[in-house]
Amino acid sequence: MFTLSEENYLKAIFHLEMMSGTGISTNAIASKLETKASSVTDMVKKLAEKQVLVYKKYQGVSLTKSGKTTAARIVRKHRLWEVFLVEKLNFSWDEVHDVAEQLEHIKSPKLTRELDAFLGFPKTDPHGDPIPDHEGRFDSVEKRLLSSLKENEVGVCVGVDDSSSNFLQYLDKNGISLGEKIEVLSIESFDGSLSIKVAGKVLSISSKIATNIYIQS
Amino acid sequence: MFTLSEENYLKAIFHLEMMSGTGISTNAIASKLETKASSVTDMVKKLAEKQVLVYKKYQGVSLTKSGKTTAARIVRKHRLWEVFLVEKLNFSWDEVHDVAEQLEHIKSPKLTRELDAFLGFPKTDPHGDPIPDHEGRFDSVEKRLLSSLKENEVGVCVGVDDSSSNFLQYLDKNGISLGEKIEVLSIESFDGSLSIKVAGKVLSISSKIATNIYIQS
DNA sequence: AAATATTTTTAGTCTTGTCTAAAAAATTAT
DNA sequence: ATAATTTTTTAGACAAGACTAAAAATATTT
Repeated sequence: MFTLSEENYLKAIFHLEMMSGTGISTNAIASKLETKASSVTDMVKKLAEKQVLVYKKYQGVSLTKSGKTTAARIVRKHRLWEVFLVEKLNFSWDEVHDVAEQLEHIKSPKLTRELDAFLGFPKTDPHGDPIPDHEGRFDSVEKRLLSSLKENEVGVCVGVDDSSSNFLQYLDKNGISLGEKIEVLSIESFDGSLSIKVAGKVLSISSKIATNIYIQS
Repeated sequence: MFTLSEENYLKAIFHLEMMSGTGISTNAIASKLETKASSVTDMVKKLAEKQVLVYKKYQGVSLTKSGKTTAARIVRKHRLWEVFLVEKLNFSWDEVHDVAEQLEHIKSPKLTRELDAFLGFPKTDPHGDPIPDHEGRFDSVEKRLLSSLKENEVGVCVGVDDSSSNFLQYLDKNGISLGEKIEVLSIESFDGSLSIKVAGKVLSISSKIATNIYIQS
């Protein structure tokens, strides 16, 4: 069994490994968790003893099989709760994160199992991210950044990179949501900003926005 | 804002005050929380500084208005989650307690509000206990013990005193559930055991059982 | 390859919440 | 009313998790 703190470390390392492969540095973990590198060193030693990760001094850490499963199960719970909040309790996709962050630590296999069934075994959360199964497996949705489209290409919004409230509210305001068709009308070569058509309306978005939206063709 | 531990102390004291009035002893709290009296003294000092209770050395403690509201809100969440687990996730009434014990600490006013609405604003939990409103008010269901009935009197099961898994499973096995009509056929003066009729079947129960079932006439 | 800069670890401290053992107060019994 | 008992509090210690400051290792420059 893991403490709240241990679970948060596992989840952070899991996410970092998803993005940048194996061998995660102390500093990367510290900045993700908004803590200090020295605290990370302490915790990482503890987790190494529990066999959920491998740690060699000055070499960063890597999750073991068991560590990956444990972390994926936390992510699974987080995303299931997000679906619940949006579909059943009228939360919008920018409001779910903080609450799911708490709910993901509830320990009850039956609860997770039944919640999954109650929601109809969803495959993705409200931001388009895949929900791992009990064994920690999940389809890595093949997705590209909106910014990788060329002029006149079309895609469907399948996810976002940044889940901050600000960003999601911006998307809502402009009619961009999961499943929405996005057409690139033109690309401004000067600053990389795009003119896109979404939900029938034409819209100009910065390149920064475009690198935070995932689409599928 | 209160820590997990502080919330558990508040809830314990709240429950003790419900049963035995004001001025709760250190020892009573310690035994309810399965901790030591010295730990209670420490925590109680902390909570007194936070103005949620009044503490005078050697005199026991009493919740303030604000302490009562805080505690009732935790109880509110606990009982709403119990309803959710039983009504939506196929938990039986003997399985809900441990999970609700975790869920009651989730901090999100919107979550509590929406959950309440989602469940149709229930007034009692699966054990028949009243669900406080946001302000901490609740109808104290006037209930009597089954053991207070005389021969040939009839009542409806509205709650239980003991919520342990063992006891609830015993009730399930014998067809006793909330809303069930119970008729006292005879009382054995020797040991106080009762012969009752419930769900069409005749059943003999000990006096201990009868003092753990609440009925309304 | 030495010097500098960065990253990581160690050592020691702090807070929260708990515990044990001993002291102090309150209660009960004689 | 004094003695014995029980309850409660104090004092000091400990574990978890975090922090600061300094030391050690690694990386980067020149």
